[in-house]
Amino acid sequence: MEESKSKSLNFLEEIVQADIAAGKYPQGIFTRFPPEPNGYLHIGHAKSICLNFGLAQKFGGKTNLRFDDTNPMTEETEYVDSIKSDVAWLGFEWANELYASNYFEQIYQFAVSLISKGLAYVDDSSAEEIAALKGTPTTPGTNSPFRNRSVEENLALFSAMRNGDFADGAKVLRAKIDMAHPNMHMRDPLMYRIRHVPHHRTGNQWCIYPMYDFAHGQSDSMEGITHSICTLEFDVHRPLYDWFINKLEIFPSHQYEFARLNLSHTVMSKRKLLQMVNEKVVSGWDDPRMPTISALRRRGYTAASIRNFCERIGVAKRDNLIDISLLEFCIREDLNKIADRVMAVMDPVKLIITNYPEGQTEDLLVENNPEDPETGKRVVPFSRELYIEREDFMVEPPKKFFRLGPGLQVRLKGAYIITCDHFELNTDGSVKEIHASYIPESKSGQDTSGIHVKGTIHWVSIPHAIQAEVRLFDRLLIVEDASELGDDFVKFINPESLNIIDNAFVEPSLAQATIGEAVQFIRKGYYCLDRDSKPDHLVFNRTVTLKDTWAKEQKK
RNA sequence: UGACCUAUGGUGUAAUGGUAACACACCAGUUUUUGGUUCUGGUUUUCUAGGUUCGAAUCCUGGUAGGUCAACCA
Repeated sequence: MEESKSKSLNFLEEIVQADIAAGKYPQGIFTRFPPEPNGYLHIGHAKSICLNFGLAQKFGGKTNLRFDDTNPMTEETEYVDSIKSDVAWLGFEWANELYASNYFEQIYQFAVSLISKGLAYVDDSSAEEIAALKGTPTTPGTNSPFRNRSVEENLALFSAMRNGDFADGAKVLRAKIDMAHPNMHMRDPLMYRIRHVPHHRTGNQWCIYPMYDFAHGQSDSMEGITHSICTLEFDVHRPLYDWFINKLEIFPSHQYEFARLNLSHTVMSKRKLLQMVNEKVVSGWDDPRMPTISALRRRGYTAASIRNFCERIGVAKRDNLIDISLLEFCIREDLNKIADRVMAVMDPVKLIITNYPEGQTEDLLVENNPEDPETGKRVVPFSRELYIEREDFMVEPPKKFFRLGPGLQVRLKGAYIITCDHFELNTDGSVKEIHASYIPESKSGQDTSGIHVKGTIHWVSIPHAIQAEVRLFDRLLIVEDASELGDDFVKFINPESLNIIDNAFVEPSLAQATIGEAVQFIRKGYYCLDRDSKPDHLVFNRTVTLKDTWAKEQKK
């Protein structure tokens, strides 16, 4: 009969589908991801990447990676490299690696062509004069005194600009459109400026550089981009985008705009991210608290979880503020399926199994992942002296506390049921050690004791445990929406966003952990080995906690 | 005192003139050798005023609210 109902399309997919149905692009559609190489990619870029590549994948097209490198003042090869590795890590393959700077000669010729048609002119006005004559959104602008230069003079001047005859700022090339246009971008926009600055790819070959508006659409057109997708703030540029393409009579790429991603409890603007790096509020662009792709990767986020997140947030044209809990959900969902379970104690307190023989060690077999029995089991050593989590013992446990306390029973995960017999305190009143007895017939997997306990806690064997550093990360900001915050947003950084624990103990199997590989510390969260780790000093990053309904219960 | 964009539960996104749905979050229960997971159920929605229509979240008009635009940035 009918094929199963497909998921509804977002507005961009609908546009593409309609274009294809209309037979507009028999060669297939083409999209592009066009970052300026002046910073690191963040989760907002991931949305754009997933969109551009996803659209092409879905409709049998291709996607270019194009660096929008028209401003040599801010761009560096370092950023080019990080951007390429981030896009590749996210799992996308670009059809071509391209640079707007590849097209400088062609774009120059486009400019010459517009001058020849009387549609562009060289203006000697200063930046201030141009701004003053531009008017405001509510008052029309005024024509520049240089607006009516002859084609010949403009051609000669523009050529001289290219030759380096003029100083920076002495002249610009402008499109001749309409200084009274209600859209500010149509009031004789700048096409070229003089910049005696070496470019990271073209070196000193050029001293004039095209502006965004005279490079982006032209690059799209030259590449045969059918759907040029950008964020909402470029909406007002679209008439200009179309005007240039139309006057140049080149391939008609079309621009479409979507609302960029805003995430709660973090900042996304390049300026603010850079500020945090410069002020050393964070350790760098890949500090695991940052929303950059490289930071998320280091923190333990998987590419699949980020792709899934981008899929779930949807695409539309209204401003949004996505709750970061959705991102957290996506990484938990993924890691729950693939992360092996291991045991680690963050805040150790000693537990002595008084009826377990001194010096005896037992190799227990514990499942790696109950979600995936295929992952098998591993050996976990058990002995008389263990560490358990300090918070898993209470001298005076309240009702519904399914853990350890005087006289209470719990199961040690993968081992035995124990009964707490007594405990000793330090002089400061804190618990020094806990004494318990184990029930030999209750061994995990072959339990004949008939005892049923409500709680299971994790543990590590003291003689076998490895001491480790654990970095607990939490949300960057204590406020949901950072959009209203100014430069003082650093005052709202969550003091708990980084909490370093240097006295954690992990089970010995973790000696084999590899950097970035995800594990679940049972009952605690998902973690991965940080690149700062050394064989004699393991460092783990907390990617995300497990959901903790007990913590919620306690807050009541 | 301009042009343009947008308006659906707490947060996002669907519904393409015909029963307002899905996910996250939240709440309750289920399952569980992780207070994790699973499964089930629940709370909460069309900015406003008119109009067109048998019928409007959807189309039209006005209003209101939010956003974008006045870099030799992208």
